[in-house]
Amino acid sequence: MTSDARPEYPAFGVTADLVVLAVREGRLCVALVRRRDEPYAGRLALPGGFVSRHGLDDTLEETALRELREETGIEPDEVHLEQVKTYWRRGRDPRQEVVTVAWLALGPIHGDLRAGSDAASADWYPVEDALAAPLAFDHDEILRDAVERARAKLEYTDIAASFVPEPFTIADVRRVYETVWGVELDPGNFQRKIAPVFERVEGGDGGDVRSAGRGRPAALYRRRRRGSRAGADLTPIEPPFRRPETGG
Amino acid sequence: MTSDARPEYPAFGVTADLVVLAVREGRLCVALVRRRDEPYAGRLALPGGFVSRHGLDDTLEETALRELREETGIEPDEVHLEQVKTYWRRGRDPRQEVVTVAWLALGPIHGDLRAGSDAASADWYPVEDALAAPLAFDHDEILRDAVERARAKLEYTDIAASFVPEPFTIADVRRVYETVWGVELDPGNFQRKIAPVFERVEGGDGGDVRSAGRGRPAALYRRRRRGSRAGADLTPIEPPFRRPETGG
DNA sequence: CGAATAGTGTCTGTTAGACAATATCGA
DNA sequence: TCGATATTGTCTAACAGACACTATTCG
Repeated sequence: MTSDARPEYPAFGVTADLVVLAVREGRLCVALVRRRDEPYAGRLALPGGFVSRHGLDDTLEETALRELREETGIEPDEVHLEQVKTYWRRGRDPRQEVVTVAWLALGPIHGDLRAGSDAASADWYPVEDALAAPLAFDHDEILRDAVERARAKLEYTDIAASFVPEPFTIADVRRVYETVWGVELDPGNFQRKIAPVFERVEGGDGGDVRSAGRGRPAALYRRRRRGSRAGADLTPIEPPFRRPETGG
Repeated sequence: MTSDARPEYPAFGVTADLVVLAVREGRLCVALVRRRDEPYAGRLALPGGFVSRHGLDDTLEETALRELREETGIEPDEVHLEQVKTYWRRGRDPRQEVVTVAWLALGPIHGDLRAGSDAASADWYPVEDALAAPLAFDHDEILRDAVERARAKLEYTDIAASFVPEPFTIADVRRVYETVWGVELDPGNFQRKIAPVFERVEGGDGGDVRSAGRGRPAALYRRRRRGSRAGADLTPIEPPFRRPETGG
């Protein structure tokens, strides 16, 4: 129950921090900024910021979208955004108690990043490297949780298509799975399993096939349109496409 | 990035609200309190409260556990607790901006509830009825999300066993599935699928079988012990036990 | 014994995965 | 033509679900 706010209840800052993932050059990469200010000045950190600066945000999701734009220069159209988890422990931020709502953002993102005002730079880093580096605050834990969420959701939603621009080929989607899961998948079996999740693109401007330069041109697909409600934009994979066991 | 806390960042209250579920008399029930104070005085609401009253809480999870004890009288031993989602929209609480971290709590809970200081009463309500009633704040949305989380997790974890005391029979677990999913399941197929997830109880005080009064006595099981880390206390069901399609 | 519940066996249709075979392109 | 990639076909083992059957208790 959300009861009375008396003085004995401490005031918190609330931030939205973003785990923005993209597949670049065959690697799963995360957008990180280099902190300009203390604490953790000079450290890599997830992009993010406080809710409602200047009273702009009416929901947590709006904060996340705004920070995505401001901190990385990414325009949030066509970006899949979902809340992952909320983090706080006493003293997590040495200046003030700050609760962080973490978000996972996936998109067909190609260009370089543009740093926001409170960051020295913003860039893509392979997730593997980012997890080995010391990140600011508890951002390594947040990154791990968000990547695991993304890996899990590949199993039962069409979220992999968020990584590639439409229209796409089944091989495009397969490369996303292989990159995010770190495995190799059989092209034939993958085709049979995943193609029905998507919608064939018929004719149109660029035709309905795309040649990769070599080999037989591939048919083009797009995601099925779902209800317009936020969060209802993923098509389920039924039955789920289970992750192969991996030794590591 | 969690950047500087300047005056333009508003102060939030942070609460942990609990969706405490139990199976009682063959129905899925949720613990609700009747609010004593405005806003929403007299309305049913989820139990919960502000983080860190008197500086007791060092983590969000501790707040959730403390509120579980204070607001419902439930002792948190043997209760499964997991974070679901965080809720805020401007004006959600008319007095002050309040961010609510919602938690799902499941346990083998039998007794009646004991209301905390800021509630007129605390009681169990069938989830179905609770969703039809007007709840305080956005607690109906939180309840829906948490129940869906619980239903989903029955598919791929042994979380159903959280609802029953150890040792339990496979039929006990089956009744949890049937109640939470609102379906009937084939006892034979269920046995084959679920029994290997658990550990047989050998001999001991009460023997290794339990008679239900009629019929052949059932073998007793307990959950497999997993790593001691929080959140690692669920055994996966592999491959998952998929929810049957339901017309509604 | 009969009713009730626990647990196993059996059959069938579906699916995943290995892998072969075919299709269609560029060079 | 060859090499590469896309797509379909085939086979097999595993699995889910329907349902029959056996096991064990109480009354």
